[in-house]
Amino acid sequence: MSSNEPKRTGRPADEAKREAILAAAAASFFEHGFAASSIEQIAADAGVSKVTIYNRFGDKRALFAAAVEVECEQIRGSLQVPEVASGSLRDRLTAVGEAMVAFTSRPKMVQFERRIAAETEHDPAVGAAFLEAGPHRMKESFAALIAAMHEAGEVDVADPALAAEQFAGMCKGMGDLERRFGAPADPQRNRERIAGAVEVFCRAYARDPSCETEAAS
Amino acid sequence: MSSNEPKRTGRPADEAKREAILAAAAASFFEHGFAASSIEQIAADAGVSKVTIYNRFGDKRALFAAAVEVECEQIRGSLQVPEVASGSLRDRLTAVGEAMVAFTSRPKMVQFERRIAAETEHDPAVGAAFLEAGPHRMKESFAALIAAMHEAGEVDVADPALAAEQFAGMCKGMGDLERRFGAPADPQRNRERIAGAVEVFCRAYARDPSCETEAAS
DNA sequence: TCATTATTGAACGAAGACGTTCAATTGAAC
DNA sequence: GTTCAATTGAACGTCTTCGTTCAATAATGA
Repeated sequence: MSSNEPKRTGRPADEAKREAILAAAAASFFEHGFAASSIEQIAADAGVSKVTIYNRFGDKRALFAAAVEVECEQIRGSLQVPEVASGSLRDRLTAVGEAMVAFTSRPKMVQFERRIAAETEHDPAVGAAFLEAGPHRMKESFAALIAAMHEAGEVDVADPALAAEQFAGMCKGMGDLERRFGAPADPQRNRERIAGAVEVFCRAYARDPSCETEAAS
Repeated sequence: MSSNEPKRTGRPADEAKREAILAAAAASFFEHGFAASSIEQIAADAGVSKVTIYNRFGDKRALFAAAVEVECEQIRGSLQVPEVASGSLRDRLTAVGEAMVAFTSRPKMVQFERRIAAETEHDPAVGAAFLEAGPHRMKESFAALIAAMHEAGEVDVADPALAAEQFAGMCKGMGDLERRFGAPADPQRNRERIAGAVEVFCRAYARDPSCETEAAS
């Protein structure tokens, strides 16, 4: 195994430069798009020679793929359904809804999704990687949480995955779409959407009509 | 008013060419994106000289804007919440849900939305125009329909616009997002999503618990 | 010191794109 | 037939981009 013992001779590769390149590439690709980004500009922004980029990444598309991979890795790291074990069913659902909306509506995420969607046309693997890193993981986490609520007898849900989609869909409402197309966010409306989603979800699925069951600590 | 009487001398502009240009432009812009499309290629596809394009549209961005406008016009024309006046509440909601999902999930629409979202970053007016032509109109139509159901005493909805978003959000679920990122459509799951949305909506809002009220013809 | 690898700056070639110019041609209206 | 605008084909200028090449230099291990 030479993998854990590189033992390479000569000048070592500067890892800081690699990160600077990826940061500059992400900034340019996700702000201007793939075609409208130039390697030379990225090199300048990263304070690095163009040749270094070609030596390390080989290709413009490969650099793009690497930048996407870094971003997906960050998403995998920062994504999590809040572990609210206390409070009423309403409180816990509200916390989850707020976390989801906050997570997906950050400008960085909106921008990233726009570009990934656009590139998916040309390279479906990019879209698939993002789906797996983000939405699918989030959905599975939330579905598991709903399944646990079902096991605990708080709700009566036959299809947790579907219920997760329903709740998430109601929380996002059209806010998601509006942000994607540049309309300003409306925090007040977002709160109403989350409250409405909790209300509808409880009416449809809660075993206790008052929806005030406390979680088993 | 010389507007209704052009009375222009000389060779008249060939309207068929204008349409051919816009069709070729739309095909290229929405498939390859703005930056990756070339005027020369569009001219070739349209069977038209490059100079003709510049004479009639002036600019690459202006050509893009014109293509977007044509597409928005088509959307305005073809968008409508089905006027199902008969059948049970369940039947009518199901019809609306199916129509919405069918409308928004056509590959053409998915492709168009991807590009508009990407260009919104550079030109917010493009996104605003699309929002107004499509989603906002659809939401208003559907909200009006729900308000009418409320007036008729079939449902008890305090905020028809919010309820419209909730129903639409549940119908789309994650199918919307999955298509945007290239995952294949799953008709079976789509049907389940619509049926689930109807079920939850009825439990949360219907006055008649059986949800079988017939529409007033 | 020497070998080896990373990095740089500059330059190059080929390609493509935007937008313009111009003479020549086409087509409708009078 | 004449007139006038639309259209064309080709060429041009300028710019940008990708990706490569090459000699020079920096940083490490031996």
